[in-house]
Amino acid sequence: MLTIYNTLTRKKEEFKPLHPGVVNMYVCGPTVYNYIHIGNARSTIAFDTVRRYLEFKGYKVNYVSNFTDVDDKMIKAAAEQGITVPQLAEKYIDAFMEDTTAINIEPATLHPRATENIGEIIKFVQDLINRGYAYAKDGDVYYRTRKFKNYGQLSGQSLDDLEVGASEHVSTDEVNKKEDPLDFALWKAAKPGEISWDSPWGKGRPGWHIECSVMATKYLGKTIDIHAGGQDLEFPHHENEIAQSEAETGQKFVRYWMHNGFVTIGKDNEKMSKSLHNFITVHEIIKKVDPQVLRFFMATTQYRRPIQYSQANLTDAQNNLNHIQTAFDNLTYREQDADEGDAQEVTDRLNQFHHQFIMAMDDDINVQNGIATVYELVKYANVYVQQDNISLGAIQAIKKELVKLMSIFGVKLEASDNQINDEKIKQLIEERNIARKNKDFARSDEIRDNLKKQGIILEDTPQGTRYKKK
RNA sequence: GGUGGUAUAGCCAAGUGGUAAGGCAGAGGUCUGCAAAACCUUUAUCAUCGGUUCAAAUCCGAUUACCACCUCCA
Repeated sequence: MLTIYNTLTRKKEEFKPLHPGVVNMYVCGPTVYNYIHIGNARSTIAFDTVRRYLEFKGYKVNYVSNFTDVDDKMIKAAAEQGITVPQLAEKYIDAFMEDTTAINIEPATLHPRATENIGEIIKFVQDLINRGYAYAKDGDVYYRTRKFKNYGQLSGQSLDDLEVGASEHVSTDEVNKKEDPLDFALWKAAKPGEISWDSPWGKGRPGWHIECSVMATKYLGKTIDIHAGGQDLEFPHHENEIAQSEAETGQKFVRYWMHNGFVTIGKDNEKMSKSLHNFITVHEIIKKVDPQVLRFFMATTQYRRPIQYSQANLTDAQNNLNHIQTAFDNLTYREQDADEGDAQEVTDRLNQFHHQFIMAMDDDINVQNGIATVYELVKYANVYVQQDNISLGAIQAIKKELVKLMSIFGVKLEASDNQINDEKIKQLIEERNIARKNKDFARSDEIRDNLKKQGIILEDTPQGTRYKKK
């Protein structure tokens, strides 16, 4: 039984989608004014993992993730770069797709953009005005927060407590327009020269929160199963989405709210964020770090926990991944001399690992226990593979299971490319084997050292000398 | 000020009442001509104080430290 921690109730709950067998899931995507940083990647990886696990469990997942392609930051960045807002969006959406492909994120079922849904947004806002939940003022439209009686349910705050904090931050310009400091913008009037769309309230553009309400309900329905994003979106973004959506539809908006923990950096473990200027972009880091390692590193920490980004932790991940890959290669290497023997004992054991893995992951996607199961499987495989007589069916079954489990963490496990086509090198390996038979170890070690300098590592096994590329 | 989270070995980390999974790093060993890979062995008074209980890392209370949200942020 899969349980998911629901931010709304602050409890783990049994996960049951509204429609059996189908999960409708919306994940808040980035504002595309820059390359995504590792914190953005974490969110993407966390919920890609959730999605993969749901699919592993047999659900069909409709996975919608938006691009915010118009807002204040977009306008500012476009102006700075001397390009239009749509050009800026195009540039960083392309970069997003490139970077997320590198870390093996499954493409969303749908990647809608705010600017593709302006008509629906205007209609949605107009509906809210008609119902008394919103009001227009000088070309802006604001949501009347106090009208929505459950406001604060997600963040666990009362309106009055929120107001104390809000009053310190809201600009006086806005306060003057709003009936209440906690009211938020649904539609913003355009300043001269800014990108804008015609609306009943004049030229303008959508506020930030409204696009997600509109797109989630448009593409997934009035009530969706999972809505996810970073913890920093809990308030006000998701709180406002609930207010907008439920005021509009009169129905429960989201059944399970999921929020991922932050990536922290530095000795103080500070949140990595654009506003703190302590971020590392995925674009940069994957030039230095194997994207699979980055993926594995982030996918093996449970989504709600913070991740400390450090070289030491990345190195750990690298070592662990190498260990798994080596086990896979060890299995592959023995395929050539395996026989048709009985695989029943092995497949029984694999079933146990499989079950253990599911038990772990069913507990709110507990990837740490999930990966611990993989390590047990790896050890089992390494022991098995050192036996004299082994079954080809068993080896293939183990490999299949390893590939399957690792795919949930977004790691593509495949045979290392260790083909050596250089005849000279093949001759050297042969020469070394003859030298070893003649106990000419000086010569054999010399050959091994020289090949190592060329990136070819030789290992002697009971089945003969094997080689691999560094 | 309000709200939420976290504190377990050098590091990462599991564990929601019955005397501490797993991984990395380190040390020792098996195998090997030597290596490599693999395997085996080995490393903890669970932030502090008090309470409940036959029994607590686990429940309750207090304290401390750190992080985050309340303004754009995944």
